[in-house]
Amino acid sequence: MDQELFFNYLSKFISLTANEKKILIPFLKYRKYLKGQYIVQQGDICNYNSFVLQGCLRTYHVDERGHEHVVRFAIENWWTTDMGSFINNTPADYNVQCLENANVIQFTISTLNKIFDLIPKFESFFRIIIQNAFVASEKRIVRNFSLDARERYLAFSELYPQLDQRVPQYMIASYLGITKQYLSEIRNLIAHK
Amino acid sequence: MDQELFFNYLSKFISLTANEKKILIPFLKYRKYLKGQYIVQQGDICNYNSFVLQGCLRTYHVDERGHEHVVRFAIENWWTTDMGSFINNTPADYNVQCLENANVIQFTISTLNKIFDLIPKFESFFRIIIQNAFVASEKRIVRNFSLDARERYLAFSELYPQLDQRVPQYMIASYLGITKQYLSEIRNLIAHK
DNA sequence: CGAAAATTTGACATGACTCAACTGGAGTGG
DNA sequence: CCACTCCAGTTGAGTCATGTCAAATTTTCG
Repeated sequence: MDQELFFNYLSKFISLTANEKKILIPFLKYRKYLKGQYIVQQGDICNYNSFVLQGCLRTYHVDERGHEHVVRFAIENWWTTDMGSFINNTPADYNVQCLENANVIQFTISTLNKIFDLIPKFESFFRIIIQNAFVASEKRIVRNFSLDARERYLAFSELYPQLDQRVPQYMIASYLGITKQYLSEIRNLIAHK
Repeated sequence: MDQELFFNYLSKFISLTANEKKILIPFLKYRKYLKGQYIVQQGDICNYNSFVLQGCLRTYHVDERGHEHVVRFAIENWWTTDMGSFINNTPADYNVQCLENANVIQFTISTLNKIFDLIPKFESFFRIIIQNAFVASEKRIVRNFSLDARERYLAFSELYPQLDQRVPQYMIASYLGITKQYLSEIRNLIAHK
């Protein structure tokens, strides 16, 4: 079931042979988390890159002032990890927390490297999704500079309508780089425009 | 000479055999640009991913209000392109402009795909540098939210001391997401602190 | 039902922007 | 070598978007 979900997702990027699938299967480690649990906490080493089968997660950083900054959300068919920590085996900059009960497939860096070795196509696939993530991240930087708070919120709702529903408002405010109070004001303004 | 520079750079990430180098060489296309010239302009297709041998470039987006937003700089040993346009063959979101006379090696997407096929290690290398770029980009998003303008400027000067010298101040202001006037005020404040 | 979490509301504060004018090179051409 | 222009940087007055703080209200959920 879950396995099918994963292979179905993969097939949108690369076509694996029956044999390649057979190779891949033993590497897939399934894991469940409860709402509120952390996959990794800031300061720890992030040992997993997680593919989300089911659930909703956020990745956030707490700065010296104690303010939270949501960097990213992840839902079904997204990957999430603290990439820097995961690759370099360094302390994580981010917390990755489940906002709902979650169901994921997890890869360690050594697993992933083994897979890359055995199935070069899989490394292609990874390169491509990271390219996409990078492009999206730079677009977000530009949006943060070129749009005001109201426009950013509207762009967000349009870009991720699913998230707008599933995620507490104060986390969306944090993702947009504004306070929860101001987002509340903005939503009020939009509703009664 | 230039070739040595490039292989020397590559060797920091992957070790190529003599044969692999021989395969790679015919794919390397050298090109010079003059100060002020564009490698790609917003709206055009970006055909090249460019490795900078010599020079300084900026990547920026012009929004509907006509405001410029610098997304990235590139100097020696950096890669630069409009990644989205380059991969997907879609109109570029960004202008890539030379701030000095520049000397680059350029790869088209089909060249790159051929190289990936012939030398899988090269695709690994690419995956890794894009991972790094992605990590850096998300860190920048957090900095933009957690630091005020003065702190962002100080962080920038520390992170890229070379750039602080080589790039006009108003482009740094744009990179930091503030006006040139306000950066001027900040610098004045720092100097006479 | 009751407590904790999320959201809203309002008064006030401020970081950063806008607009406009001015200064000071760095060419350029006569 | 002077006059002119262009571009980058500076300065200052007034304004605005968004933040802070504090309290009230609503929602969620054990």
